[in-house]
Amino acid sequence: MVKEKTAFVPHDCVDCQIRHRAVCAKCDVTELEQLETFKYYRTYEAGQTIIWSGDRMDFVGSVVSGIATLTQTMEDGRTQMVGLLLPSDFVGRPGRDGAAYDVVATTDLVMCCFRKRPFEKMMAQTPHIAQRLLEMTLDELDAAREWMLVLGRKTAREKIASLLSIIARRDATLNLRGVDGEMVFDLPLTREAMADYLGLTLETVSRQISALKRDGVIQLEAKRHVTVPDFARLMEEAGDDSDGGMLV
Amino acid sequence: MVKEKTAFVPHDCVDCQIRHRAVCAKCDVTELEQLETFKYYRTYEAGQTIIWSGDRMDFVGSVVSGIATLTQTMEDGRTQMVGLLLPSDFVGRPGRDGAAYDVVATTDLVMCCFRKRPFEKMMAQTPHIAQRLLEMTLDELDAAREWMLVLGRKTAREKIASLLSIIARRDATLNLRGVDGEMVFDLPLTREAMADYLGLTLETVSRQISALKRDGVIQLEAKRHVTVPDFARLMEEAGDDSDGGMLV
DNA sequence: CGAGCACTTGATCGCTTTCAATAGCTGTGG
DNA sequence: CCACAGCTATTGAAAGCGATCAAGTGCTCG
Repeated sequence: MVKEKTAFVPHDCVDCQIRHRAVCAKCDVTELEQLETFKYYRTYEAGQTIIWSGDRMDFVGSVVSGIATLTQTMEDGRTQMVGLLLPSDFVGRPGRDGAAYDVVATTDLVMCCFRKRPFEKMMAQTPHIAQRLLEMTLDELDAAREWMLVLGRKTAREKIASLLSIIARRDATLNLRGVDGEMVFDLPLTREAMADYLGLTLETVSRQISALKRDGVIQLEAKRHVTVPDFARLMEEAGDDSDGGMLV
Repeated sequence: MVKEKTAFVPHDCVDCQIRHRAVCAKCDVTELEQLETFKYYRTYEAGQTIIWSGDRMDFVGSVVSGIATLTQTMEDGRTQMVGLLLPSDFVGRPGRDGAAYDVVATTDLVMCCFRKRPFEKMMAQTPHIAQRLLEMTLDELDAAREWMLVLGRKTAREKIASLLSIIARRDATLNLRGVDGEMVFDLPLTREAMADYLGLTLETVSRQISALKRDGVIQLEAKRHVTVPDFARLMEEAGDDSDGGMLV
């Protein structure tokens, strides 16, 4: 993983890298200025818990860089990941005080936070924010439902292939590459985190990754660096037919 | 199930039974009048498909009475239910033309439909609608995530208990009863539909229902009429500890 | 009375889990 | 420099849970 600390540069909204995708995407300059009056940045290290389920939330915010996970835990310790937070994704729920899930940084991470009360107040008066948040929430709902199909009906092999294809696709769009032919990326999750996402055990994840490697669907270097020689083949293994779907 | 057709009485919004919970909940009288200019009702019979995945949608709307399911299907026929639509729930996604899921009426059903274009146009100008839709979407997202835990990490027995507790709870709130002591309700789903919801086979559903009955967690009459003598016991079987959560 | 449907129950199979041992890597301290 | 702890990941063997295949029941409707 990254050795040196992520450089942390607080910045103006107008220079912001996630500006066009985040909750503020539709805001005009005046609205951005208003947001900046109650905005601040926070950094987290890989492995750090950002929010504990049940905690009182005094902010909402956007992931600026890095990756975080949203997980639920049962009393006996079984855990299920229910979301993967990537740059531009929104954290927190306006109108609710308590956090519903644990949020954990899996890489070093920078969050753009807004104090909750002012944000809620502004949202009530600023359609641009509510509209964008609605779009984002609808997208997340679609992603959650796609994931319900994965969890409920796919085999372990298909689950792994599904996860790899999501990560590959996301990586391609973030880096403005196409989704065809060979794709190369790093897994941002441990085997255990993948297992929590997929409703499997880490041993099964390991076995199925080995199997996909053995069958030539993927190539692996150093456990985390993946090459997909033929993306269509991977999609096939995921049980999806070339067709879209499977958002993150 | 119901033999005679559901009486269909088109009505004014002011008399509407779901008015305080549906997407129009925050609308004032003027806004309701505007909605009525592009509103119409449709009825569906039990078993009828309301929307096919991939279809072009020319309306959005609210379930007025009856129950519908939202399902996804893989090419090989495996299906996963991704949502249960109850009275006041919203159908369709503003801003998207194609339907993402199959919507099927499991009972006779009445829908309050809005022509899509006028609805979208009005939503852009009416914060009350967008605000309410955001609230509803956030609730659905929470429900979907709760369900991911059920699908990914619970045993067959826990899955059944989870589903029963959700239905019991919903039934209690709809009929303004409390969530304690004995609860009685009818299952609105076939064993197969339950299996599709829970990521199981219908045989496993049947076996686990029999097991819960044998163990005294539930009583059954006529396959669909359920009595829960002790709701806390059911929650325990679901792996939830008395605690809230588990929305529909 | 027989067809069709929803459901139940039994027997067996196989995938995923569980338990367990091992490998590889990194950082620490003698 | 090497030994060792701690972590991630792999792999093997055995067990268990849910799926699959297969009857059979009870009910409704024509």
